[in-house]
Amino acid sequence: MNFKESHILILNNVARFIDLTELEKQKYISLLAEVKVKKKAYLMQAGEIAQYEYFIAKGCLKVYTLDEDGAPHISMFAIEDYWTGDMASFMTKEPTRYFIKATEDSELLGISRANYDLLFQEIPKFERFYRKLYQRSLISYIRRSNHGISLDAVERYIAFKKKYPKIVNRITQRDLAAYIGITPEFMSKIISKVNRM
Amino acid sequence: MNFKESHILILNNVARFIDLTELEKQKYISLLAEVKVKKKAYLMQAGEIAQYEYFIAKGCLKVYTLDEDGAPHISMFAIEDYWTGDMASFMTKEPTRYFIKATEDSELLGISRANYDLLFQEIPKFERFYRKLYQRSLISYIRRSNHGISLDAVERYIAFKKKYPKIVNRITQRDLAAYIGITPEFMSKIISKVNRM
DNA sequence: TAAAAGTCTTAAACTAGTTCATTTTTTTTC
DNA sequence: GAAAAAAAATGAACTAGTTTAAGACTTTTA
Repeated sequence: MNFKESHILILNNVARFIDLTELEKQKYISLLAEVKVKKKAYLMQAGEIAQYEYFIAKGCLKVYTLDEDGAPHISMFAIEDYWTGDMASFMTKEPTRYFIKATEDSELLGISRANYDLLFQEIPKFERFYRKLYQRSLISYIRRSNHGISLDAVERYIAFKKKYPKIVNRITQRDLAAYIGITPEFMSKIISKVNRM
Repeated sequence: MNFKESHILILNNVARFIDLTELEKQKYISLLAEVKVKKKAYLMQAGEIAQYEYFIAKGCLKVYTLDEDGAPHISMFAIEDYWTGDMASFMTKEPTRYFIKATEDSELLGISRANYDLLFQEIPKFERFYRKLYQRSLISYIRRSNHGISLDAVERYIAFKKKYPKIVNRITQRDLAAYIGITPEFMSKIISKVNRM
């Protein structure tokens, strides 16, 4: 059977952890929804209940919350081969506090809550896939939150550029500031300072 | 069969997500090691490779790293019914950067890396258990790191007291400062300020 | 139970990052 | 491709939290 581009990408992603038969592959693909979002459009907005978890086949999105003063705090930039969504809302069916907005035209594959539950019944191997996926996320999450600690803003900026060279050029300085945890004004100062070095 | 206190606790913890037969329970327990740590003793030190993941049956421990200046940053306080360890080191077999130190005499159950792998072979249900455990950790991790954002130190202190009333009284003000992310001196100021309110 | 070690408090001088206001540059839209 | 909107740069005044230092209090240890 011929899979389309985005399906090949997600199957490769899954193949990192589990092997699927041709039939299982087709079954899995049949449980996914194709979603397109134009630049500046929202995939999710605060107050909604997260209906899907997404795999990004193409594009770039930012995941963020707004604090009491209305200032954005970006928790991740999601690009090709990443998973995104709000797992808390997806699992508990409570309203999300996140916005997910495309910063480029993007193509995603989404799994609904119903199909997610079905997946484990139909292909129990996926328990293992998600066990490993969540374990990895947890590790990188813990690493990230621990790494940033005791670094000043300049060091965090340099670390980000080093760790995500592919992302730096695809996002605005403003959004990077909202991710690093400083004001856009201070980000501007940092950049001109670092470039002068 | 009669299980001892700590075994009952861990079986209850597991029962939140999966049902085990009597035989499976015994098999599971047989894969666990009993570990006792006296107050001030280390369960883990930076440089070592994490040999176990631990369940806490009794006591209190702090998990922390030291930054370049030798200042401690506490990432969690672990008490009864919590899991702890360094999952990154446990999985990758790279040396840990963490210290885990008992702040009270403590009793733990540990699973070794070999037995962890064996567990999934012997009782595949545990894929589901860990999938759900990691999912939950991920959710609370994400929530925590997102919640703290844009709160000042006083607000973070108040939030901690509210969220972990059982822990506050069991730890020093110094350790709380190392968790909240401020100096002990500033913590002292905050507390006298909050108490005056 | 005395000494040692660690914790807490207080205060003055300091600094990384914020806030606010204005101008310039870049990107988007029609 | 001109007008509007958003992003970036720059600078001065400000503030939350740090640093350093020293004395008082508490807990641990022998």
